[in-house]
Amino acid sequence: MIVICGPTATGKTALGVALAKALDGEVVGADSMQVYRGMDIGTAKPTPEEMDGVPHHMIDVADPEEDFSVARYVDLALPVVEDILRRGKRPLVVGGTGLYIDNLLAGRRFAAFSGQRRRELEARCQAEGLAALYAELGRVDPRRQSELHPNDEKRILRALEVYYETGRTMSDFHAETQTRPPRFRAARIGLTFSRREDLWARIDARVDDMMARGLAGEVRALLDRGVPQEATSMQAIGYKELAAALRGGGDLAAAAEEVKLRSRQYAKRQLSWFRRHGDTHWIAWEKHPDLSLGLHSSTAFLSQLGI
RNA sequence: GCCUCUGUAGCUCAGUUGGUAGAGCAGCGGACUGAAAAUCCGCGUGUCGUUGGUUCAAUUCCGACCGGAGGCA
Repeated sequence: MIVICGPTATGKTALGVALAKALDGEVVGADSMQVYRGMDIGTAKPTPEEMDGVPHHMIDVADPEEDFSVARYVDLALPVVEDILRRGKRPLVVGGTGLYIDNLLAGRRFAAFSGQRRRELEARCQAEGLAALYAELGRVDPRRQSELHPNDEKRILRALEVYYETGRTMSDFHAETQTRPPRFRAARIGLTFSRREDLWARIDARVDDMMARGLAGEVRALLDRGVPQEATSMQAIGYKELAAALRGGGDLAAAAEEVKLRSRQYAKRQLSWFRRHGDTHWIAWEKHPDLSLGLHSSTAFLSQLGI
């Protein structure tokens, strides 16, 4: 398998298509927002022209009012990858959501749960305060508690949820999955820019382009069909800012500037995630302008990566 | 031309009754096992406009100059 990762706006889509053609492969998206139908412009979802005949999977697999998650991603993507391999093709995992990529490669499955418990814990957090639940986690799963900061509400609630839902601690599950070898082996390619300012310029230009292509209209359509503000899909950068502006009669140009800012911060977090994988072959954008255009992928390039 | 206010971090500003300074935002770094485009944690990055003077010591007090804002002519 091949993984193409990297921060937003670095040309992962184009490289994915180019490599898929060179290697008789199929693209498996690893993007937490491109899974939603009707969210095309703001997620920079590949168009049919950009796909250029290469099959793409894990895109448009959920509605924006649904809750999607890593668990569902792996459930759906695992059989897809296995099927591609069975047909003798090469899977290329392309996307910017590190959590999805890592869990797919690990082949990690998640126990089913109701969601009811989570709502109870959230209510208790409101009533009793986070500190009380943090202390409770210390009694139930001290190892996990020691890994979490007292302010990390999401993960504290999640750890408690796992325990009450399954009767086993999260540390237990972690210990188990850590000893298991990864489900797939993959060559990792990371796209980036040498200079941060170049990445920013690229992001800014892309946001301007999204606005010009009607992102506001796309967001309006989601609001009109009643996608709730709290939906996971509406947490997407570009959507939450424009939705707020549209609802409040705010300034769209100012909202677009906010989108640029949030995208830069997001790119930084992505880099922080991907950098920890020491085996990633990083490609600086400015050194491979041909790849950015998706024109070709030379055999020299591939052999350089040991593919 | 004169008068007043003003100049401190990338931005908006606070502050030091004289002992070389700190907030928010931005930025940088890290974490991440069912929201992950989410969430959480850590880190001030500075000729205190310039230049003289007073002083053991000036970003702080005084003068001049430069930039900005307003007012009077």
